[in-house]
Amino acid sequence: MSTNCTLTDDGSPTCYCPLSGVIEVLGRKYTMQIMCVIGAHEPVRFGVVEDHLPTASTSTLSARLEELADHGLVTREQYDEIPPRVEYALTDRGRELCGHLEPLLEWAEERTNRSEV
Amino acid sequence: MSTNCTLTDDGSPTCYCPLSGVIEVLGRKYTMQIMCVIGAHEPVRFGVVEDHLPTASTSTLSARLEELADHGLVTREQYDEIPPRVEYALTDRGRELCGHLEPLLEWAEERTNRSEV
DNA sequence: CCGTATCCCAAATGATACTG
DNA sequence: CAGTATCATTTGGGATACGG
Repeated sequence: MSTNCTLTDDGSPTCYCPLSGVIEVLGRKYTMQIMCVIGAHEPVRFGVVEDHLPTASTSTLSARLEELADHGLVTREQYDEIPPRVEYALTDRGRELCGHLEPLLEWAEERTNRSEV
Repeated sequence: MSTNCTLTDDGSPTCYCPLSGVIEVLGRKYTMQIMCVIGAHEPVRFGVVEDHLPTASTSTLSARLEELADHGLVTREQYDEIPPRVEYALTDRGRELCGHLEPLLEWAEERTNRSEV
C-alpha cells in the first residue's frame, strides 16, 4: 500500500519503491509526450496527436490513449458526425500530472539538444 | 534536432515530439525510482538501491545504473576495499532531474494509493 | 476520420550462476 | 559486496488491414 520505505536517514525526501499505477503507464513509450501534447492543444483530435508523434504507430497511440483514459487522466469525447470526430482532453488529474511532466520534458529536451542525438 | 513542433496555436507550452536521450532512459522500468532513491540516500551502495526496489532483478538494476552513469546523471565511486564497496550519487544534472522527478513520483504515489492496485 | 484487431518482431526484464 | 554473463521469457511496439 505505502512505500514501505523508512530508510530516509538524513531527513531528505522519501523514496518511491513500488512500481504501480500511474507510473507504470508513464513509463510506456510516448505516454509522457502524449500527455503534454494533449495538454498543449486540448481539445485535440486523434490525428493531431498522431501528427505530433510521427514515429508512434496507430495501434500504440490508441493503446496509450486508452490507458490514459482508464487511469482517468484524459477524457475522450466522441461526436457522431460525418466525418467522425473524437477529441481528447485532460481531466483535472491529468492536468495536475501534466504540470509535473512539462518541466520534466522541457528539461530533458534541453539536455538532449546539447550533444546527444 | 529540435521539436519540429510549431503547432502551439493557443500560446500554451510547446510539445515534445522527439523521443530521444534522457526520456528514453526514464521510460525504462525503475529508472525514475532509482533516481529518487539515490537522490534521497546518496551516497548509496548498490545493495541499498536493491533493497529499495525489491522487485527489480540484479541485472536490471545494474543496467539502469550504467545507463544513468552513461547519461551523466549519476556517478559511480568504487572503493577497493575488502569487502568491495561502490557508491552511487547524483551529478548536478542528476539532481536537476531528480528535482522534477520527486514531485512527479509523489503525485503518482498519492494517486495510486487511492483506489488502484 | 477514428480507430480496433491481428500478427510478428525486437527489446526489455527476470532468474540464476559465477567472478573480482 | 557488487556486479557481469547468459539464457529464457514476457512485454511492448510496429505494420497492416479492416470496421464503425
